[in-house]
Amino acid sequence: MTTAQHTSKLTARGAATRTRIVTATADLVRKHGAAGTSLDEVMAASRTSKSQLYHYFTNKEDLLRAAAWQQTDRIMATQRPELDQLDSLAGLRRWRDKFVAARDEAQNVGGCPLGSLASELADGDPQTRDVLQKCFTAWASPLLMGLTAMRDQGQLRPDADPEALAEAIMAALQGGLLLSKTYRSSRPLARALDMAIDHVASFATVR
Amino acid sequence: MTTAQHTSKLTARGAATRTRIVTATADLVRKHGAAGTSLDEVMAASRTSKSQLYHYFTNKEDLLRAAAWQQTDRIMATQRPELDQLDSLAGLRRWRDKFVAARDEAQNVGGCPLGSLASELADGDPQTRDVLQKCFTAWASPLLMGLTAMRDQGQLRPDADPEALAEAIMAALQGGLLLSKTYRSSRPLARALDMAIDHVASFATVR
DNA sequence: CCTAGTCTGGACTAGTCAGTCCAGCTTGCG
DNA sequence: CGCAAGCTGGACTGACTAGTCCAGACTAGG
Repeated sequence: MTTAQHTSKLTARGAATRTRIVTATADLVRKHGAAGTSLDEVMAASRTSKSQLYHYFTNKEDLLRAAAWQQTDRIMATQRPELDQLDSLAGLRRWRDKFVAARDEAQNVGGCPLGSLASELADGDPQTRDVLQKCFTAWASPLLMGLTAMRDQGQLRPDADPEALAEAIMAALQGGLLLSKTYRSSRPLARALDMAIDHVASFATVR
Repeated sequence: MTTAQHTSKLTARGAATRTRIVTATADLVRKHGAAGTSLDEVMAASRTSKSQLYHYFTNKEDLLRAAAWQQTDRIMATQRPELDQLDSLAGLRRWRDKFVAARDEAQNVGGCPLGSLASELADGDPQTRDVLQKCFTAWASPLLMGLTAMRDQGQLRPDADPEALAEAIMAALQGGLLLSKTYRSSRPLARALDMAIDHVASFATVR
């Protein structure tokens, strides 16, 4: 969650400033992308100066990595409590419904903040790619937990692979969000998630 | 395919230059993204000058739209002949296999050129979003044709919705590509496409 | 209260960016 | 052959970029 070189030695004031910077960055990146966000804008939005940015982060990439972490935290916070009840088909459907409703509320503007970031940065430096991997894995972990529980409880057949299912759901989610953003409609997302949940259901023991 | 203001009045030499510019742009954008591609780089790669860029395109966005079209053409050309034989589960699987193999050959570097472009530009001006929509629709159309044929031939149940299926497959594809790029592995793409094809298979009349 | 380390403001650099402009070249066509 | 229109080279502008640097303010701990 922290940026290597700042795990220690942080005053209360310093910590607050750092958070302010990261939050402002995450906001701006969500709206205009990583390349579309300048440090000057971050400074203005967080009421800080250049020296502060470079005091807490080694460079822009470093700041973007921190923003990716925060974005992941935010996403997961937004999806509580549904994210903790993914251990049944009904739970998965509730999660889906909330997600689709949220997209419609946002009028399908802007895709997945994490997905956009990944699309833009995953081909860049390995350190950033590593963070993005961990973010996706963290986000998918409640999904993985739920599916594993379903299998262990006998709701899913023993040959169901929770990891594969979770990864496929995540792919459907990301792709659905991208198309929804492009078509300015939640329909592609809804269809993708329905497909994914049907896929899970195809491993159900009771029909 | 052309850019509104240049549908006519194009010498052979002019047309060649224009193509050179678009091709260079598409190449660069595939590698470094839209924001990561400067007009100076386009000039160098296409051996042209600023005045030429602005002679054939009104601005960078306009050029990017043309590049999106070309990218779509390229994708579809690359996937022939598999793209014309998506009218059976076996055909879908052949398409899937070719796709996954191609990603592995590229060592899972770079995602879908069209997907990246959409992720970057879909929130921008409506004209560009419109082009991106048309590109996705064009790419999905062989899929839609194949699925429709399957239903009409009785391979799929009458309640199968080819449009919904095609859109869900496309979402799985895009999401799979994004995760594959992030994890530098074709596994997420393979799992996503397998799920999508299983989903089609769940509407099959014979099992 | 003192001082070392943390934190901050902001000027500055050197480079890059999209877009403009004009003068001169080439080519299709009458 | 001539001329109008298409085409090209490249200098130029003004805005914006990430990153550097230093002087000074704050603050925790002794």
